Amino acid sequence: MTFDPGSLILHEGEEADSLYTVVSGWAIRYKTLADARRQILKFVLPGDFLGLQSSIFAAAEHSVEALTEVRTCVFLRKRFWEMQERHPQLGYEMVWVAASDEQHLDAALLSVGQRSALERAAYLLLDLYIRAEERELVVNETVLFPFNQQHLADALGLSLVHTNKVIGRLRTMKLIKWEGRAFQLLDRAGMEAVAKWEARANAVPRAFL
Amino acid sequence: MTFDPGSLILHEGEEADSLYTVVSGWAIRYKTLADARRQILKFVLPGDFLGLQSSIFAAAEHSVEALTEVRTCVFLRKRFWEMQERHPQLGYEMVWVAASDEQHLDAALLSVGQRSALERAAYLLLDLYIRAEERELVVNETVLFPFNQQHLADALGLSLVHTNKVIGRLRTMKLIKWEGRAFQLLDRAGMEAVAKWEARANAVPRAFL
DNA sequence: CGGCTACTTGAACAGAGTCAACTATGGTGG
DNA sequence: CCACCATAGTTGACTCTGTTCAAGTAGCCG
Repeated sequence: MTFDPGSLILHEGEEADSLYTVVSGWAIRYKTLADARRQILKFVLPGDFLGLQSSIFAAAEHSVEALTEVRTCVFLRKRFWEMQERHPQLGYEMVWVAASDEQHLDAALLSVGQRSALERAAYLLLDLYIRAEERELVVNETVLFPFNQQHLADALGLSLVHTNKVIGRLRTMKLIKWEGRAFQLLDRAGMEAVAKWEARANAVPRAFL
Repeated sequence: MTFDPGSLILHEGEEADSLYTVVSGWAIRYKTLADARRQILKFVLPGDFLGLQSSIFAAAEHSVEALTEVRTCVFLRKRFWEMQERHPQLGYEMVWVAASDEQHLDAALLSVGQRSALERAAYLLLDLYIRAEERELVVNETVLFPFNQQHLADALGLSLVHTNKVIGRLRTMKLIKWEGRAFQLLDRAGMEAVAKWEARANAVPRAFL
């Protein structure tokens, strides 16, 4: 199943009876408050799994919006649990997905709660770069980021203006280059230092990509 | 297995080959940065499950510390996956646990990223009160909170001083009463309004308590 | 009676938010 | 072909929320 840029794959509060694995494209998973403040919970990349929550609670409590064209592989909820019974191995895979998702969220919460604006921005950009790299989306040391600074701001919990200034600082520090949609990591060690990066143990297994 | 107050149930970076369900007592799940900044990810209550991540990745990337005496039910990692194969139903339970954990984290990230200090504090206290209520820890409309303001501050991503002032405001607004360890919710509707609370769909099934 | 730890409060400061203006770019229609 | 508009990014000035520093209070335990 394919989604156009800007379309919703999951909608906060609505029932969904499908699960998805993303085959290609970028999306954002986010929650909003009544007054429209938005928190982006995760940038979704190929290999990521969507809808575990709605597989169990019927209604999702977050939305997912496609940033680019997103190709997915769809499982119907009912069929999914049938499969589960036939292949107990699948249960393990599901828990794997859920656990690594949770680790990513843990890290994000640590970031937003404890890191300064500069650290936080560096951390997120580094994380995005590395995840893109794992999925072979980096060409000529360059990734095409399909989002704008407003998206970044909503993921960082910062205002648009401040996000812009912080990115400016990372640029003048010669850590990154970012023109139009093309992003380059100029100094990985420098970024890790600014981001207070801590080594990450668990890459996505090839099977998921 | 029982843990004393202050002892570690899981330790960041160390291997763990057990999973736990909490039977009684309070704990905190947290992550730290190298310079000792700490983010509390969750206040752990009876019925909560610990160690899903370490069940898969061997080393946990967060720590869990007992706040009170904590009684747990322990599963060995190997035995756990054997059980899983015999009872495919268990896979579903595990995914349930993981998904509701993730929902809680999503909400926390939204809070820390988007809510103001006052909103955030109200939200967290309300959440703790409700979760305590579900576990029948509320007696005479009062819960005994086994943590101090520093813990709250580390969960909110605020400084201790500011946390104190914000709690002071909730008190003068007559929304809460909090003396010593005894916490009382005086005006639930008022708290929900301040917290920008949004109805929560999914309580913990009795089976887990 | 000290000496803890937890909590409070005030004052000064800084990091991040808000407001506002300006630039660059690309698309559209006359 | 160009005037017009919308969107995205940039920058400066001012404000305010939340931090830091500092001092003081209250209760508890040996």
